[in-house]
Amino acid sequence: MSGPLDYQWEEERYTDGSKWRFLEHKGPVFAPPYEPLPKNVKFYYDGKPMKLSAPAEEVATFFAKMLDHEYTTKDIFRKNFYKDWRKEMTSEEKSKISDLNKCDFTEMSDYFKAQSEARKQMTKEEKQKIREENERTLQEYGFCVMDNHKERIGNFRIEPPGLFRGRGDHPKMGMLKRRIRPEDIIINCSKDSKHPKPPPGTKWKEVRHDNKVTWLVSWTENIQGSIKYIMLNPSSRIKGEKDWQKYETARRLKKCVDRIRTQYRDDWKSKEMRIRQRAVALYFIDKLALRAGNEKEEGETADTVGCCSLRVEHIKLYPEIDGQEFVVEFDFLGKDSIRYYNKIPVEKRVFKNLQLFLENKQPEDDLFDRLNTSILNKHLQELMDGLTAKVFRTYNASITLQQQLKELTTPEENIPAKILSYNRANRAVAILCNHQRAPPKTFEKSMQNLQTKIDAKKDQLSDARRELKSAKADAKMRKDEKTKKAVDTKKKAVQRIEEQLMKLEVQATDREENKQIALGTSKLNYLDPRISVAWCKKWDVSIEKIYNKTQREKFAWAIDMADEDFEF
DNA sequence: AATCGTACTTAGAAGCCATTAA
DNA sequence: TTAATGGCTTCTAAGTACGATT
Repeated sequence: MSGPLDYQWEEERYTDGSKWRFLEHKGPVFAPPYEPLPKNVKFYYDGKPMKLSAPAEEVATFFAKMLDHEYTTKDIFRKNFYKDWRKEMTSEEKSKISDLNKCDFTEMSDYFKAQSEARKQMTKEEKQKIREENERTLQEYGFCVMDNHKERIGNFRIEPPGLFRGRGDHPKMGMLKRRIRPEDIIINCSKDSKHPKPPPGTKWKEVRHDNKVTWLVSWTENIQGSIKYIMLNPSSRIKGEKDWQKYETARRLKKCVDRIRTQYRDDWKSKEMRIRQRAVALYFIDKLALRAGNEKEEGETADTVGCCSLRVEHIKLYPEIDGQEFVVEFDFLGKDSIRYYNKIPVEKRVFKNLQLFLENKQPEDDLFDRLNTSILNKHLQELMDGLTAKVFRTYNASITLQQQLKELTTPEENIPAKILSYNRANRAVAILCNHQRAPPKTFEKSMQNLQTKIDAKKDQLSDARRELKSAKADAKMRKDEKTKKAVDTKKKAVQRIEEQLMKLEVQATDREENKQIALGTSKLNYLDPRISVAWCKKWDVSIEKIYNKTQREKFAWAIDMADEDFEF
């Protein structure tokens, strides 16, 4: 068996669609069983203490643990929780408890806070013991053997029970996410492997041997009824090759994107409405890096959209505004209920088409009523083998990084400035892809702290300069070796402090510009890592400055193969 | 052509932990 | 030594895509 460095990176390993020949693993790690509360920690109903049955108590603790969170103040959350909680109650509890507002979970909540405080206060030895235990679990369950390699598993722990927290305005927030038992679990491994054993006295739902898929374990979750999987870590061969393939597809798009653009511009003039809609949608996907926008079941999830599912209410048309013609204003919630807001001028033909699409429609009607993702992707497939809507996002993200790096990097800047340039290029992509984050709660304070540091450094610098000056004067007078040396030392000190100051200032700029932007998602999922590897080699920046350990493991394939001439 | 089921990628937030400042 | 900070890891929700079925 060999380590990750001896992968033979190949794009197409098997030609029959199978993903592996041999797969052996230990199965999942289950959530620890529920530990009842100590007797002195009470739940109160209508001001009176009330002992709950274990199942009702467990669900109550889920709520208690979230008491400080805004979620628990939301009506839908409370309603969903209460409904599911009642299902766990005994009939006696059901008749006693009739109003969530009369339930007092604060003692439970305080207990958990005290516990987490106690965990922080543990001695070094106790913490070490826990760490070792975790390490043992990782060694036993965290790896599998796929074909000839020992591979790290991504998520080998089963999700513990709790209250469902959706993103945004989710109609199911607060529902009980039930505990997963061995009887819910499907195991996937090869026939000739040592099969994982279910915990004593239990059985798996099923053991199968399907080598057309990459997952090791699956179960069906009870909120949406969707399937959850245990799969390999991004560092694994199977994920790495897939990732590589993704970027190769995007590079193929690069070769034919001009042709495709010409074609969709032409299609804006089509006689057929469906073709015009397809062409305008594709233009948005290409120009604005919008997601495809699959249909979603209404009422089952938060109301979010992508390109194909945009509704009339999500855009506004301005024939003229702020001195610009044909402006479209987008305002909608995308994936994870992140707001997409953009006001951009478009070509006249696009504008006229949009006006046409809006005719006789209500705000809640689909903008592209003759289009969906499957129609669009079928069309794209005809334009290029393997082309789908999301390839445009990958392509535009990667090509933007490459262009920005070329534009922003200058030979004379030092390493911190180079890193700033890199981050700025990365940021351009994050903005394109609308990767946002909530500004960190401590943002203002941490900026202030940094500014304090900068001010202190500036004082230090002027002191050092003054000292240098007097040392020079001294040397001029005395002209001996000792004072000359002193000048040299002072000079170096000034230089060092200047460098430190510069570094701090760069850091401040970087952080300020990054306030609401998340760089991680594009770095991890959209930017061909070979562009970054090549940039590092070209400018003699060590790869550790750009990628941390986990990222280097994920991008091992790219670090292996890209040289400084790599072009996306 | 609509619907469903499945498998996989992409996503931001929370939690954890090492480092640094006080 | 302790507390604050920030980076990294973990978690799991929420997307995309596609083949099968009706």
